[in-house]
Amino acid sequence: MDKKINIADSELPIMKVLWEKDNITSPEIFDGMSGNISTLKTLLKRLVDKGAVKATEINSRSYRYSAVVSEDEYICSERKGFLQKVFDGSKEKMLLNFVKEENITKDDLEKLLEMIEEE
Amino acid sequence: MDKKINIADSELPIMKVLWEKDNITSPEIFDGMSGNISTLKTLLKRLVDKGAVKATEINSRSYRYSAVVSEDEYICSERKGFLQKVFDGSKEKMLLNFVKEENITKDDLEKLLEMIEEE
DNA sequence: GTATTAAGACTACAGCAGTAATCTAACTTT
DNA sequence: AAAGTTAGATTACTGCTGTAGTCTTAATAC
Repeated sequence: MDKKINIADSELPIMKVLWEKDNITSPEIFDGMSGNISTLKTLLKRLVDKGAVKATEINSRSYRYSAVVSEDEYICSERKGFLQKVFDGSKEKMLLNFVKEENITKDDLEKLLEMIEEE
Repeated sequence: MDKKINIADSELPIMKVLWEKDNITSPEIFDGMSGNISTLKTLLKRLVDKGAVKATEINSRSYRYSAVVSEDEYICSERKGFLQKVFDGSKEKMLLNFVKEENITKDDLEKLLEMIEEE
């Protein structure tokens, strides 16, 4: 039953890097990222420990890392959680709120309609 | 600068009750709620302590409680956080994902368009 | 071959969240 | 008045999160 893997907020930036580019070393992950290097190492280790990231040994001293949890899985899980928590699971409530509060225009929605048509 | 009040997930059910009906006593809040009563008391107290709920003394032994943080404020804050965290702040990404994954139909969107028109 | 670098492991620690038991004192019931 | 009830306060404890320092050891540089 694929026990739920939770990705903490602070771990997310690392996942985002791995969703962009897979099978890379830790220096490659951290390169360009902000934050304390030791902290980043801890977060990467935690992701590996909880199974969100796979570490493949290169040599006795280093690994290549890959995302196990995909971006889609993550987004799906977050979306469902958010929908349930904030809007009691009502898609309609949610959509209405977004459209109202995030200033989504008629045009935006029409563009969206077109995109739907195309499938 | 109105320091951010964070409402934890477990505290949310209590807020939801208070958003429905304000200025009520704790037994009125807890009545109908599930969960251990002692836990609920703790959560209510934490909400008061952090200023999300106001307690007005009735007598030396009890209070009436009211939401200080409104549902709109809460939803707004959660929505912004979610949008930023999961979709890097892109409304378009988010909308597209919702429409695709939550099976939102052409009809739903058209209904939404109508609602927007009416304002 | 010795010194340096650095990837990963280990340790640490405070704060928050979830959960809940116990204590205290005031109000209510008999 | 004594006993029971109970709102709220206090205490507790675990796990997760955010953050980061230190240790170990293999690879590398000189």
